[in-house]
Amino acid sequence: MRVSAKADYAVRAAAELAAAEEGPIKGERLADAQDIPLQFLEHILLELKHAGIVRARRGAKGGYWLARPAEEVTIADVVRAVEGPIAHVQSAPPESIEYRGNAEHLQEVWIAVRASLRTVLEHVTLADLVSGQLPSEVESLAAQPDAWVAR
Amino acid sequence: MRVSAKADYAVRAAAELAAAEEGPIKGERLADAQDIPLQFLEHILLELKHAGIVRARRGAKGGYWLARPAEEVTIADVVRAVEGPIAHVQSAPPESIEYRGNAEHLQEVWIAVRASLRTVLEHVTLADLVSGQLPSEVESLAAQPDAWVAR
DNA sequence: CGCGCTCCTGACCAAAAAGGTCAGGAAAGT
DNA sequence: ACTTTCCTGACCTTTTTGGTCAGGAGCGCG
Repeated sequence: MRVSAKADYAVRAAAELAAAEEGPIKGERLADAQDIPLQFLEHILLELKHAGIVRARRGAKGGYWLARPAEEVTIADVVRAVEGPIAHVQSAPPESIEYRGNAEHLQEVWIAVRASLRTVLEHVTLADLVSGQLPSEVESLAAQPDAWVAR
Repeated sequence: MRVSAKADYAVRAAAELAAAEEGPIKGERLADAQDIPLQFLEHILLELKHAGIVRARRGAKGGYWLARPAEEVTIADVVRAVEGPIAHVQSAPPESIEYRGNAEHLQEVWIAVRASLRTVLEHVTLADLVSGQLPSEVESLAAQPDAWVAR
């Protein structure tokens, strides 16, 4: 139930790419801007590339850019590219698990957990993230003061 | 962003305890009912005990029972007892992280993620789980057909 | 063409977490 | 006293996490 450094890095790098309007951006510039270890970041960018989220060119004038417009890339896309499926239980998707006895309805709970994560992660695009204009449902979740205190 | 076997086991065992109305239940019976390795389960039950969720007695007629009524124990309580805080980012609570540059609003997104997890996990009690009567918000999340397909 | 720049890739590594097992001790009941 | 059941710590293997290192491959420019 935690967000890995890798996923956090990936989203931050993607946000930088979404913000840059001109040409390819070098890995080093992304690493500097977001304070991410360069060599680790390049592995992450490679995964994003394989997932079709990012494109790249080598050589002088090379760098990375988004494969699609920032309005069409969600945070869920980025997270899935580096962490795999969201909200798996025991490394299996919740819809495939069979619960017995008094835990029978636990499946619905994990499904609801996944659905609620999706309502946030699949609705915030990189463009939203950069502009700070989050979707209203997400905004209202983050707006309640309660959400900002640890438990 | 995944649910560990330990957390899944913990909730299932807690559900069995919530369902049992008479006296202490032996670890072995819980393990059998939910198909959990006994020795692993006992470690989990110990953690639940230390968290004040479960109580136990040794010897013949011994076993485990809920420290509080099942209506007052949420799934979030159980998950936190064995997995620690929900939705930490890079092992730190999202409200403590400072984001720079174009990722500035990422903090709000992670806060929203945590809030959305809480609306599910903190509102479903063990009594709800056993009876299958989930809170309406959770029910409606799990009801959409979309929630049941993998991505 | 050649050279430098930058991405690309695989190998490697240490530390932590996940998912258990084993052996023994301590309390409760009979 | 003896059995039962929880309690506890030590240990174990495999996977994941969070990186680093070394070299190769493609791109652009003079």
